[in-house]
Amino acid sequence: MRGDELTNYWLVKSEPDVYPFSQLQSDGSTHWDGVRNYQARNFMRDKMKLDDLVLFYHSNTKPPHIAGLARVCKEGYPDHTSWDPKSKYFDEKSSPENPRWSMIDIEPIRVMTVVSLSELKQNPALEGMPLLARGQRLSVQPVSKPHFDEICKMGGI
DNA sequence: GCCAACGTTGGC
DNA sequence: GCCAACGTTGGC
Repeated sequence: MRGDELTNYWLVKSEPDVYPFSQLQSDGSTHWDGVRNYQARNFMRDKMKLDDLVLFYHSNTKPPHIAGLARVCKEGYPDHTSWDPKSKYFDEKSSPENPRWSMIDIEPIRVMTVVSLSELKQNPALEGMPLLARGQRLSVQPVSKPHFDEICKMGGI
């Protein structure tokens, strides 16, 4: 991992029933497709850079938790599922000529010791982390370096 | 399964 | 431009 001052840190959410970290490990890398939220899209399209580090969060599971560490292996480009009528992510307002949605590719770095949401909430060093704010649902979000380092420590890496 | 929080849509 | 209605997210 690069981990220098140019690195940005992120968190992405995935439901383990849909796409768990173990699947990313067996796939080797994946398109982070299907994100249909403008704020999340803007992060992927404009901000996420090659080798940025990404915490992989499992949502909608008991307990919700951080499962692994990944990196950006391809920077933002159009999400082709948005103009595929057969895709569940189809958006009639998107087209190859005028793509509305973006995605990145990520690849796994390593699995982490599971860090549950309640453990995150109990750690004072993580105060102010967007993930822990009430009612937030952003599926791609930035993480500060201090928060990122703390979570790596909690996850045994 | 419930429901609070949030984002989007569309009538006006 | 407002805002009610609706659909989705996601913890609990």
